[in-house]
Amino acid sequence: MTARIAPAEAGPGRLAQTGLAQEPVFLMARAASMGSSQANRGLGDLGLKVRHYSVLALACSDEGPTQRELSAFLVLDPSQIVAIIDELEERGAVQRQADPRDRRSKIIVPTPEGRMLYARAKEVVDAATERSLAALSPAQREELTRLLRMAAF
Amino acid sequence: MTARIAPAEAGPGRLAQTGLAQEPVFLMARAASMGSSQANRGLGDLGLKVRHYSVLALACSDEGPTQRELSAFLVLDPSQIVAIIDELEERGAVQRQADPRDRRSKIIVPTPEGRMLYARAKEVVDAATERSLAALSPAQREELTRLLRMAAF
DNA sequence: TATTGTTATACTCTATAACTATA
DNA sequence: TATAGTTATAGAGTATAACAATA
Repeated sequence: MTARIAPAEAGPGRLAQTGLAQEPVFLMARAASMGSSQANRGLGDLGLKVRHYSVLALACSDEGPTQRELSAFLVLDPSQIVAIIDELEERGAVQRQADPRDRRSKIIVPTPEGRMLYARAKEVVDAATERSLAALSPAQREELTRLLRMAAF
Repeated sequence: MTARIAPAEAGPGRLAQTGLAQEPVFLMARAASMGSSQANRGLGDLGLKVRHYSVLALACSDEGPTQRELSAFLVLDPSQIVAIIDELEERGAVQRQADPRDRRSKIIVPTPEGRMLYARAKEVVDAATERSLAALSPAQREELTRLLRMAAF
């Protein structure tokens, strides 16, 4: 038998009580989507997007990541990494450096300008995160971060 | 002064100890990306993607969502909803129904076939979620879900 | 005048294959 | 023979504007 359809009884969060709204896949997608559009809005003023920010942040970590490593870590195609680094390099924020132990690969390092840009970008991203997670207490944010780390690696 | 660059000391999770890897925006993006590609892999066998699954799930909730509501809730453009529903409708999984209270909008309802498809798809998604969150205990998964709900709405 | 669904279109993002230089 | 980076290109996803029907 076919259940009678409740004819759209208006109300803000009607669909938020649905089964889908309890599923981690959906919740992560939605939270990620909202979070990165928040961050992108802020980063736009610096002429950056989250992807550029991510590469810049990893360059500034002084781990000397290769493009291949950036590709794997950010789950972006190697050819996309090329484009992102081209833009950051033209802008004078990072440089491609020869890897002494494998001349095929290139290590991405920040310029002094890149470090300054990163510092400003990080503030913007932190502020966006603040807005995204406004409903959570500091302890809850830490717990969320901890659990996400377990899920993401 | 310029810090000396650690010349890529290999090792699996080098970049996972970086500052970026502690930021919620990044972690959510990465977890969401991995989660939905897991789900998409499984749903492919049913000829579905997460977006179709999501619409189908909401249709099966018997909340009688309008396309506009689906658009807002799934953070997808109204024109994308049109395409998704076209496909689900051609496939006989959902139908567009007139909204008695506003003849501009259309309520999306599942067919019996749509409900069966959803049942199978849900199993697939649950299995994918299981794999994605394998590192978390049941209690941790519940806590993650709870915190994500707070962040996502 | 504003809104829902629709269409068409452009834009961005992502994925694939082929090439080079190294290993 | 395999891998890192690069390039070109095609495919998927997203955003924008305009239109008809209805509010």
